[in-house]
Amino acid sequence: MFKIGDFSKMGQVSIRTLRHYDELGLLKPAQIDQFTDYRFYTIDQLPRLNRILALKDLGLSLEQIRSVLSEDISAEQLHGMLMLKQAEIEQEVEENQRRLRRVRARLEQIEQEGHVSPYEVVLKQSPAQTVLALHRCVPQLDDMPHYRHTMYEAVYQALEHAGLERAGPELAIYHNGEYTEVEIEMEAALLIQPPATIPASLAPADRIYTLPATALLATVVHHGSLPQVIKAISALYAWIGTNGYVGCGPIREIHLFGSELEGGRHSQVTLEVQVPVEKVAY
Amino acid sequence: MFKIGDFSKMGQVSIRTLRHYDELGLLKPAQIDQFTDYRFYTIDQLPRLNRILALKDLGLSLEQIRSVLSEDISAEQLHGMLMLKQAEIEQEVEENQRRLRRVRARLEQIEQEGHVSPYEVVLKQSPAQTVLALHRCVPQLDDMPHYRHTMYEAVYQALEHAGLERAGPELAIYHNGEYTEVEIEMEAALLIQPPATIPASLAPADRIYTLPATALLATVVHHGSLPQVIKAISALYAWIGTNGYVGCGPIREIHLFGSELEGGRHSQVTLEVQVPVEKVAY
DNA sequence: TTGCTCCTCACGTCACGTGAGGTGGC
DNA sequence: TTGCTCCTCACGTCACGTGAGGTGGC
Repeated sequence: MFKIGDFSKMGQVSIRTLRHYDELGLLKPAQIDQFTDYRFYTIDQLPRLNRILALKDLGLSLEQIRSVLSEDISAEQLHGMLMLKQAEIEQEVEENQRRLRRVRARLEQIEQEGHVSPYEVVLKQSPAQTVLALHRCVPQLDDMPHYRHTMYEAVYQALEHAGLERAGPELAIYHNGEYTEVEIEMEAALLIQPPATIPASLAPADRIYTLPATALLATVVHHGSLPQVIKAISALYAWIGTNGYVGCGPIREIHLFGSELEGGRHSQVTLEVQVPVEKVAY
Repeated sequence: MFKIGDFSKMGQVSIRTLRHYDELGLLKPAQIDQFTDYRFYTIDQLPRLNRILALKDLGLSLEQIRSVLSEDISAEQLHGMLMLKQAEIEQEVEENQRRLRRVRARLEQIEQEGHVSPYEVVLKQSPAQTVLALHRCVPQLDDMPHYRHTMYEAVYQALEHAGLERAGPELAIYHNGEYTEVEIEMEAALLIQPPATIPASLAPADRIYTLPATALLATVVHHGSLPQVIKAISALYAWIGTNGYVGCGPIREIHLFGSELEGGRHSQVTLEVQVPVEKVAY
């Protein structure tokens, strides 16, 4: 018979742990003094303690261990539990490796630029969304402000004209695969409720279509001037590269700030840049 | 200005999370209605929310994130924190991979034997320990009970004779590298207080020496009859093999049950089998 | 009037660690 | 009498999830 202190040393656990296991009914002392409430253990309780510790070491919870020890569990059932645990741990390892990758990408960014990037990339999903869009090719970067303004004016007019119901913010979609300053293929668009029938009264450059649902969307929020959005985009692409993804669709630019038709030249905008991505095979 | 529900959708977090961040001072609403206590957020708070989520994604605690966001932290300091995080995650990955190995070893054991092993292997360290030991070569397995009895008698006599102070249980040490049923090289020993000087009155087969401290000791507790201890030993070696270790020293058998000189032939014993091990290079 | 959204407590999570405050045996 | 070991509460951990109970605006 051992007092709790001696038994705790034999089992390499704390006294509190033994009390805790007593409380849970996992390992009751062989005897309890009825006057002092002292707990007494016997050496042949050591195997049970070791069982508990070993199962805990495999990652089982004390509740699960209790059911394993209660003997109403068969070898197959334990096998099943361990298979599940195995899968869980494998997942955790993978998650940790992804996390490690993100941490390293961050470190690299700090080392290379010497300061902390003001942009945070967030992975999202998005459902399929229907848009009313106006496509134009912008000849040069300088033409952009004027083009954009007239494009959004036109798209709002088309919305009213066709009697469509708006369902979300303005967005812009860029179709050039790479960064360019000439012949920028872009759409000015509005999220709309999917119409029952496509109205006939659309101008030739307008179209209604559905952006596909995307499982993986790398996004970044830009808050500042509109021309500066290029910084957000490059930060986004840097992140995509160093984190083992590749872009696989056109860039979308969601206007979180309201409308591009309001506000002057120096106004601050808040918008979200989105790029559909997929994991690169490695 | 957005109500908490809308803002939570934009940020892909729960309402409770936003309230929690408010409570911690991580992300205070831009405005709070003084009558209804409604929280109101602005879009330009979205980047800050995303920062928080991104840093959390790297594994930082909310407390750490607060200090990062409080701006009194430099790029180097953040770099340092992330280096630390990186090391932590690497460790966690390794720990998980070891755990995975143990789980798989368990699964294998169940698959091969169809039942759950009654033995649990526990890794320990042990400090250096001084023993008074009597070495003999046991000719055959059948001679074992008789030999052991006389050996422990002799070792207790030597203890008294030399006036040494006992410091722990009986133990047996086996020096054959492999399992054998003939010419078993064994010692019967007692843990003793290290004597200031080695007494001259020792019989030639007796010796006092110090078992070295071991950083890694694979141990298993056997509770049952003495001859059955072989099952514990084989379970121990099976574990050692499937978990990527190798034995690197003699087997020790610690008598947790008291003395081998007490108790009859059918008595139950509780003893701990110990083997020093090291990780196998892989 | 009925839903909807928001609010403030406050408990629960998991396996103990860590005091606080008190008691028996050498 | 002083240490030592033991005892029983009970709070704290971390980032929220989940009711309970109640209130304003359409």
